[in-house]
Amino acid sequence: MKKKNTQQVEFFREKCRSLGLNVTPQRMAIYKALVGDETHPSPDAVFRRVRLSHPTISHATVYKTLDTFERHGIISRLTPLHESVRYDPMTSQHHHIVCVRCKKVVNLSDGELGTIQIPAQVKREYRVLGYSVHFSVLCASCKDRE
Amino acid sequence: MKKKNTQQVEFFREKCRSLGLNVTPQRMAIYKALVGDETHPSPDAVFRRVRLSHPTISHATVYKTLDTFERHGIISRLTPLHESVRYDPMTSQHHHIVCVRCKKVVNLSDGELGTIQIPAQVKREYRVLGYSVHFSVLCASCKDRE
DNA sequence: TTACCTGCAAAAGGTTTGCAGGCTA
DNA sequence: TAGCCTGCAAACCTTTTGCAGGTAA
Repeated sequence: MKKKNTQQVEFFREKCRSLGLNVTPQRMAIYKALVGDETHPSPDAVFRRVRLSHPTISHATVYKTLDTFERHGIISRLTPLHESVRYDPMTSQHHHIVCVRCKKVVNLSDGELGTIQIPAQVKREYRVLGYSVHFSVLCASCKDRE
Repeated sequence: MKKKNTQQVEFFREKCRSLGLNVTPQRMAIYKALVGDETHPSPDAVFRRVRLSHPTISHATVYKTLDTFERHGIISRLTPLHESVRYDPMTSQHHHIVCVRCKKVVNLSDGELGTIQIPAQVKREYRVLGYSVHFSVLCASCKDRE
């Protein structure tokens, strides 16, 4: 346990070094909080957790740090289309092609993708209402602009 | 074209009738705006579009109506976890099991699901960076509470 | 020492709510 | 007519921004 913790710390230091990021106590605390959290936390959840060991941390630092981590690939975002809620008039099962840069979304009909085998363990543990595949892409125009 | 429009109107009237929803000019306008929109619009985008033909409509009505439509299954939401941004410390490709009721999210490792064949047309048109499958479920405790 | 990072406070969106008046069925 | 729906305005909540001071390298 102790050893695992040390490994995490070293991993993070090395990662920051290679990315040119300063290692600050706040960043370290936020990183540790994330690694130990299976709940896919919101920024505020991270804030509340980090504050236990680091009472003077601010929301702004948490937001900025999470953003920095994400831009450098240290963590990922569960909610890539967060700018606002978005709706789809299609209610039957289908899939989405999302441009990570301009956030355009295109539907892909269910039939165009083979059937996905839902793992038995998932079926056993949950009532599965449906699934959809989300492709992260660069669209034609964003690809050109890179 | 004219005929298709009439069909939409009738379909919507019937849908509302069967759900016990009043058919109002605002709801009709919002429904029409959605059906004609492939861009997966935000509430504000719907608002701006509807306002062209219905200048006195309010944001509140648009928000309430979209929510009503979604709760009755007339449209679907692209962003089920919109309450706030959420992060995941895992950056390698994996999938998500999301409880539609309590919004808990559990990871499913990539290997536990067979390989998905990315349609050739998608590969041709986009630079595909990755994909993830999103299972909409009721978790054990939410299932019991239904 | 220098550039980067933090924390505060204020501002900026996006979304929700309460309520009075209006409309559908 | 009764209950549902709309529009306004204010409140709310999450997230971003600017800036002055502090810290890592």
